[in-house]
Amino acid sequence: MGPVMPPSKKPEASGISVASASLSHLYQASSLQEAEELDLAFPAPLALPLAPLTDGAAKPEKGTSTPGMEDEELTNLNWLHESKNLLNSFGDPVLRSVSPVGGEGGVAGNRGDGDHDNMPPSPIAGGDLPYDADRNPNCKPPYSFSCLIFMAIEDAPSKRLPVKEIYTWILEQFSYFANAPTGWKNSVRHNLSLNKCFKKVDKDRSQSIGKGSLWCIDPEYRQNLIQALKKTPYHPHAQVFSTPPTSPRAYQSMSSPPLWPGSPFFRRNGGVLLQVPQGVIQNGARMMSHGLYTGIRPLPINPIGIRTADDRSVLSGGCRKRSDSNPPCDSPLVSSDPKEDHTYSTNQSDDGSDYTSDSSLRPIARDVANDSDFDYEDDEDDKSKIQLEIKKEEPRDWPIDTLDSTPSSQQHNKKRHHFLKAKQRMGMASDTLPLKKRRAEKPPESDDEEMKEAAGSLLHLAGVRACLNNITNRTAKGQKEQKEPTKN
DNA sequence: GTCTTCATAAACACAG
DNA sequence: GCTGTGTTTATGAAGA
Repeated sequence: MGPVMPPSKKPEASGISVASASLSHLYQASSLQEAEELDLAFPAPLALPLAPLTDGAAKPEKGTSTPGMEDEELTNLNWLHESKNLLNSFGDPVLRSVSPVGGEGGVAGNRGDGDHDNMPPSPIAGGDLPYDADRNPNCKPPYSFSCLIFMAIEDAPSKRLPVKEIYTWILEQFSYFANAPTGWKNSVRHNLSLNKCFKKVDKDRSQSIGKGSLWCIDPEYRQNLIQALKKTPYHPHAQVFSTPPTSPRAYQSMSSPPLWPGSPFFRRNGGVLLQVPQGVIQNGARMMSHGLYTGIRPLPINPIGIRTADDRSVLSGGCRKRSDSNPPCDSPLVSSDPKEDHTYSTNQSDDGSDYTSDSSLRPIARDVANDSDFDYEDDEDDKSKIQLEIKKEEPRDWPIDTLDSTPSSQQHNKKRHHFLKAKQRMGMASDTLPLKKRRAEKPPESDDEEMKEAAGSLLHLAGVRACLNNITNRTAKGQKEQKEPTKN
């Protein structure tokens, strides 16, 4: 991928060096041998205490955990950077053939509004050229903004960065943005604001950074985001998404289409994804989530197909209820202002998309999602009730002037009406608050479940290196087959 | 054709 | 007042 610059090339100016330092560490730990060792060491991180923050960042409050540099995170980041390196070798015909980029953009989900006129053309457009930032520095990186932001924040030792440093990190890693119009910064801010995966650090408790706040990954979405990300770029073994092989070696025998973030397979994989959530990635499937991404939170694996769009919207929009008695999990001093709740992005965990379901971003559909600030994920009964109500009831008091006249909009309005009613009965908060202020909260999953998820993630990670090898093998094989069409 | 996901633009408010 | 940051809305493209 882009100028994934070697550590030695990284500027050491200002805050940038901090992030770069950890990045270089990751680069240095990418040998196959180390990967092998990681395989053996995977279980360990589960029991490791969190590392202390390093750069003077505010310490976590008692009872909260910090997104420190745990081994698991290192492993995850390792994966991230491997992915980036892998992007540089996008000449792989196999990989290219499945690029979601298709004929345009080079970025997963890089569908624009036609205003791309002001953006440097991506050599990937048309799918003729691989993404190779070295040769084509103006290549648009095949990562969504949610992914970029996530990587930037994860790359920071303190796991929190001001917007400005997020810009810097992105610029450092992807020279494409150096020549791109400043609109991308707007997109970054847009993602930060709308993606559930990202949270502002409470200003009072953070160091003074001048304008703006520090941004971090919402711990509640983080696991899912990571999970989604590690399945993201070019992961060659899509089926592992739902059920990681019990043995890392198992990956080697698997063959499935490579996975891009945003690739059809990726999206189908009910999964996990970033902005998935923007949720986990903007009201994120929940990449980011439990959304990039309600992102990316690993939801019980349900066949996506049986879940309706509205269900997904609800799932993505809803999510969490937080109270004093039920504090946010190990959130690092993130702003907990109940007013801060938006659903843009985080559905991923649910449907595999990362920008949260926010279709909710759309005027009507979004309302539907936002209206459901309760947690369907953890309450199938409630979900069923609501669904039944949707079928039973007819809209009664919905102001006509708020209804769109299109059939689809009427459908949405109907559902919105029912959701509102249901929510009132359930004592839900009003949807009159701004999106981000309505961010719902959800009780943390049980330790058992989290451990299971972690274990699954680690197993999955264990196969990453093997997968990379497999890609290479498949590429060679594919090239060979091209020359020698199968006899069958 | 509809829905979803995502990028992008723009407007606005607010803080430094 | 300027600039950067954060929020929100709108729109469009592409894929499912």
